[in-house]
Amino acid sequence: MKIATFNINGIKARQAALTDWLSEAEPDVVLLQEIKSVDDAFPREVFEDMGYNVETHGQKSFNGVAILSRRPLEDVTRGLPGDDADDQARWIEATVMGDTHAIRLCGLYLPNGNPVEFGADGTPEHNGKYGYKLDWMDRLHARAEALMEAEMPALMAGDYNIIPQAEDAAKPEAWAKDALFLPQSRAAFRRILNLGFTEAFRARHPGPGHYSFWDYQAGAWNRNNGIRIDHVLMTPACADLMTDVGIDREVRGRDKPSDHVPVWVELAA
DNA sequence: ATGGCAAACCTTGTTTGA
Repeated sequence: MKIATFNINGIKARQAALTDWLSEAEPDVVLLQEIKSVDDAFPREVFEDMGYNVETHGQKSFNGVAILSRRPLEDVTRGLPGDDADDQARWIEATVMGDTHAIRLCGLYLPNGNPVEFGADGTPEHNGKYGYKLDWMDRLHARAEALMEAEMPALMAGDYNIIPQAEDAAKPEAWAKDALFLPQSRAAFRRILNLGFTEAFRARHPGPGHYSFWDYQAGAWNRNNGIRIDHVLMTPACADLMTDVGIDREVRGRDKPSDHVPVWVELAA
């Protein structure tokens, strides 16, 4: 079973690019981020005609996540637990029924967190958008802990807006004071990994030069000035099923591309 | 910090992203 994550940066603008990629990559499941659409405006028929079940959790203009799956989805839930006042659409879960295993899928669009305010001592303030990011990651940790304790193999995939290590950026120095690369952001990510998750891509592909995002600005793609911020985290029971993992980087060079590219895992499930 | 680009809004500029 091939499961991918793809921040498409607007479903209306990316419909053709997405259907093209679906036809050639043939994923069984795709976790989408930044659909930038309300549920009613999502072109679900386009994907249903391609054989996918569609579950969305959208909002107007920004954010929004969705799941496309050729296999049945069960027990769909929307929203990351832990803050009833949070109305940003950044989290969706479902169970996908494979041939041999049921897998709990979590699709996430982790807050960017910029701009960051710094105190007199040079440390980031826990307020505003950066405070929201750190608080959101605390809630993610809590959900991750529960997934780890459950019996069902599970994965959490999406746009984490985290550059885990310097080798995950072409120019790490440019990100030193950015919410994506601050030590506090990376520590919060490691704290989740340290529950026992396997980060799929790094389990197979060490070393620099692997990216999942290239800014539209300043010729970032042509200069290969990228960062790796889209990740698949698997519980041990899920990691045991992984047979392959990859990044479809060539998608970034096409017409009207998203600024992110798909990251996928193949599971023996 | 800004923002060379892009998307959504319901526009002719503003907001947001990373």
